[in-house]
Amino acid sequence: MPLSAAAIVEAAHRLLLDYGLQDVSMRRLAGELGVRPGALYYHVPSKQQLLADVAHRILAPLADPPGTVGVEELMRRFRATVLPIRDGADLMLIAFGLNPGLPPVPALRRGLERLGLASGLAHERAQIVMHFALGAVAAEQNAALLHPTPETTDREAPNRETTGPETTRGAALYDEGLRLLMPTAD
Amino acid sequence: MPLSAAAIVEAAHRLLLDYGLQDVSMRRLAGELGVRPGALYYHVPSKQQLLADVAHRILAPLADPPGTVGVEELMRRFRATVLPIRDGADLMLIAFGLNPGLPPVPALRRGLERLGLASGLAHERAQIVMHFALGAVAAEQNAALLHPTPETTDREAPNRETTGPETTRGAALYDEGLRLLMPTAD
DNA sequence: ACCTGAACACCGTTCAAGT
DNA sequence: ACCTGAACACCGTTCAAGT
Repeated sequence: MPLSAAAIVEAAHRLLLDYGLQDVSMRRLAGELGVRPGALYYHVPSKQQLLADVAHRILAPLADPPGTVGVEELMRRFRATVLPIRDGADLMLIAFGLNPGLPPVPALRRGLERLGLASGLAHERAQIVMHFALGAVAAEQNAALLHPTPETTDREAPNRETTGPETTRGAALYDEGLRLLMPTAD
Repeated sequence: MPLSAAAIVEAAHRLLLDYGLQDVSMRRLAGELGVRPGALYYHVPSKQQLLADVAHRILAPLADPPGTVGVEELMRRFRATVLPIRDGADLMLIAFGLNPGLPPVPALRRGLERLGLASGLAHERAQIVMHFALGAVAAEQNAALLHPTPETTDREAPNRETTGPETTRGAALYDEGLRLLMPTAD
């Protein structure tokens, strides 16, 4: 069967999980799919749009969390989803630039309303929380990449079955940031 | 006189201000300096280190603010410094990965201690605030780049004397985030 | 409709050899 | 000491031409 946008997005997703963002190139993707680079552009408008689609696939599980999942837990899942992907936060920054309403934003907004914020305030707060989350994960990943700790040093090997750059230090910092941004004391 | 690391950093800085991060390439930089690309590597170990040095230059004015400058004002200056530079936040993310103690972090820590936080807590809070600031500016810039508003559409022209992607919306969101992260109600 | 071939205009980095 | 020349191993994107 011929190539399709969906097949390209899927291959890019696999490449991302196995080798990280810097190995997701249009030329390498074409090689993986047994096709010439130019062929991709018949199905996909640009690399940027392709990456945004991949981000959407990754974040889809965060779109409709059960009502029992609180806002903080939702954002912990966001971190846990993005952190194991090499340069995952950079990808998300690109994706949220293209589409600010990506998951988990709508669920985040609903959760904040459930906590008592009016619609407008919930919208504002959701963006603030999202900005913090993106910045925190990006900083955490860049730090891990540049001065790797023993536990984080698994280059060249695929990072699929790996714990990733998870650290208790990073998690605690993230949790404290979330706590400060939750609607309560103000 | 021969080339020097300082001259390269300065040329990279100028290129960044005039054309944005994606135009700061080792080859273009070499061209600007009238030299072959390989020559740069005699003075500078890598592009990444070079960019970190440029970031340091840009943030230097935020290192020692007068005691009258509060924490929120300091962070507003950080945003005002980074926002007009095309992909400035991406650059800062690279730089803070390489060196988490870059300005305005030390001043931020001191300011938070002045507001009553113990040293350890001030350190923690400074990182949280910094993560938010980096995420917020990065999101703001990526959004401006991808769906430009009329006021923001100044491609191809140098962005030196330009207002940049400043918006009242972005500023208000940023201020509110800072407010929530300031030590008071808890 | 879908893809190839080939080009356009680039990258970061290394390193023997020249001066 | 400082730089060139030349290579290595790549990029994203376009588009006439083929099937």
